[in-house]
Amino acid sequence: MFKIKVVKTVTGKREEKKEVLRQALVKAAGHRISKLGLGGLRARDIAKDAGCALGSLYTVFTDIDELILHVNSNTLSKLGVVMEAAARRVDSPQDVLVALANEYLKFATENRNIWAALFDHRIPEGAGEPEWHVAEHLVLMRGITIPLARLLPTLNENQLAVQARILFAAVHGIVSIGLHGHFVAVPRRDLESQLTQFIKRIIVGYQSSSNKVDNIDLENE
Amino acid sequence: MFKIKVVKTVTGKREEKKEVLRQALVKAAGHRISKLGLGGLRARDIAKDAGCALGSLYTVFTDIDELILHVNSNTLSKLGVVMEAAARRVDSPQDVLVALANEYLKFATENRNIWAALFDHRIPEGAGEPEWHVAEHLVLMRGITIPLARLLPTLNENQLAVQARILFAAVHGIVSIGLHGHFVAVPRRDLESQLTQFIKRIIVGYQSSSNKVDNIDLENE
DNA sequence: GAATAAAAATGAACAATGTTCAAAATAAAG
DNA sequence: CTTTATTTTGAACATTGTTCATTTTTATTC
Repeated sequence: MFKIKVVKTVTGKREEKKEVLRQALVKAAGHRISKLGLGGLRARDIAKDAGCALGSLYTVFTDIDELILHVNSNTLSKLGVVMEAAARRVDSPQDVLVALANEYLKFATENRNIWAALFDHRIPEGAGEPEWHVAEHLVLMRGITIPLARLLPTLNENQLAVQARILFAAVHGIVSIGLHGHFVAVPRRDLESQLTQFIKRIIVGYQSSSNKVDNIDLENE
Repeated sequence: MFKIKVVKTVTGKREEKKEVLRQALVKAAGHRISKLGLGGLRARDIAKDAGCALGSLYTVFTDIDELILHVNSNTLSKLGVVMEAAARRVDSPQDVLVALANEYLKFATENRNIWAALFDHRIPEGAGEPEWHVAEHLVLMRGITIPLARLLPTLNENQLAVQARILFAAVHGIVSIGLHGHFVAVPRRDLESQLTQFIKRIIVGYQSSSNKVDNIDLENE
């Protein structure tokens, strides 16, 4: 049993403080978004909430967008946890898909603004979001792929990945438009049962022999 | 004494000019959004493109959001036209639904920014969008309801309306996430066939006797 | 047609907000 | 404790939506 001496600086006060500040800023931004939505976010407010000067924000993040990115990263992490927990509560692949969809609806309903920020946030101009953050969105796929593989045993990995994205996108669309008021919304109390019914229909479609998955080559995407 | 102004303005030059300016502003804003997206819209640019002073914009619209609203109104109108045309090109309700979905994908692909503005635009604070504009979104439903009624003959009008919204939302989600880069996207050339397959599966689900539409009371929404 | 009144167009000024930077404060090293 | 390096600070800057006093245009009256 040896101790590795990682101690170069005895205190390491600088990095420690910076990390504390980073967390405080992400937390403050998260609270603001939760309360007021992405549109209600102000650099000055975040700094005040986090107890630092306006300029300090820019010593930790290059701009507000990067800060929002980290808030979204946290949200995806939380979402991943509840989705995986939901998947574990049932057994059959059918039930898992239904449970995942309803858990997604539940999370979106109970965390409206912070969830909406995941999809409302737009990177300003040229370069898109960093690779690591794009990859984080895959937590939304992971839970879906496993039950899907059991329902569609003839698909290879790439084909499964595509089907998972399509199914997630459909569910996301229903939840998104269901909660947003673009249309006369589906009554909130019906949304859950409609979503369940929708998933069941898709599953029936998967199992229909007259409607097998096309054998399109998806290898080289 | 009071004079009643029984004026019949012979020329009506004022309203005419105002209408011309209104059109010019909407057109200019539309072009900017098409090229640069909602985020690239600047009041000063719009005014310059429309050939008026910055302040004139605010004599026609109360703010930029109202102008965007009118751009979106135009977009919905165009979308409605192509969707109805697409529906008329085929016969069976199955084919109509497939055609509508693919037409929607096509429109979104070919008019990315102006289409995205329909859903990206957020009204700033309290009061939501005006009633007349919310109602315009129903053009997206109209084409769907007719074939759906033939596939689901037991549903009443309200239930059909709900199913149409659910189906549209699912398609919209697939198109939206398919075109956006949140995830490693489904390859664009596969999106159309995936969408077609998806619609066919849903239709199979509709027709499955083991999965009838729940008899939830949807009357009082 | 000229004079007058009403309305609209104008663009400078204002306010809000993201970002930068020279100066002050703080931490690390000697 | 002194010196040096780094960080924090908040005033200043740049951009952008919106307003408003002034100017210009349009309509009405004689």
